[in-house]
Amino acid sequence: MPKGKFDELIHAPNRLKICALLAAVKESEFRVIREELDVSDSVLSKQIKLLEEANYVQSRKVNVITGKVTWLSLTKTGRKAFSEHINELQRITELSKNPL
Amino acid sequence: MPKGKFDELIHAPNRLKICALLAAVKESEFRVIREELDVSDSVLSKQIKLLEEANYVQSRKVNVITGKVTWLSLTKTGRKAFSEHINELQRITELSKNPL
DNA sequence: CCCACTACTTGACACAATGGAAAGTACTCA
DNA sequence: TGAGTACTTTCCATTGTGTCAAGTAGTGGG
Repeated sequence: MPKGKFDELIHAPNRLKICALLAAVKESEFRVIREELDVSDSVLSKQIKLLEEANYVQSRKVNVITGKVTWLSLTKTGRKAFSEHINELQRITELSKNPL
Repeated sequence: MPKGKFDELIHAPNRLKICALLAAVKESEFRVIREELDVSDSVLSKQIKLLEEANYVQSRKVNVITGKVTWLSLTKTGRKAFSEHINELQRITELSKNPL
């Protein structure tokens, strides 16, 4: 049975989606995540900031023709926390697949 | 691929746990759920009320020697909503199991 | 060089959600 | 009648989340 810890920071809908998207890839653009979640710049920016402060996400700015864009990725810590959180969700919900 | 809808009412940590516990059984006592979640009476009572107002949970009072106790269960609607929510969680998070 | 534009970031503010503490309700038993 | 059980509701403080507007930093055009 994999270890799992319910992580409230990750659990909030938007942050869960951010982490899930980032967990699937090495890194992704701010703009792409924002479009996937369909939220405003400021909402995404603030949620990312919280994840960065927890050292779950890291960002790097890349110069492009139009200015610069932000690439986001999960840190090793973030990947582990996300993994443990979904293990915990699994554990909580799998009860319902084996009803008495 | 099972249908799934992200349900914010169910997603909140305590309500997700309540639904998961109830999904595993036909019905359960208020007191048992409260001990499982380790929350106060008032917190559980309020969360149950929200789930009842959404017609996800139903309750019945049963007379016992010491007074009466409340038995809780998921309604058909609640079971369906919970099932769809965990399908959606599955869908969101399974991406991370098939990295590019 | 200044202005517009892109791509976020931050601050001010409003409002909904959550929780603890304590009072209230309903019922039973001694 | 008074105590105890089992919630329920109210009051209040805190936290979370979102909108909107303004701020910042770098780039390209006139």
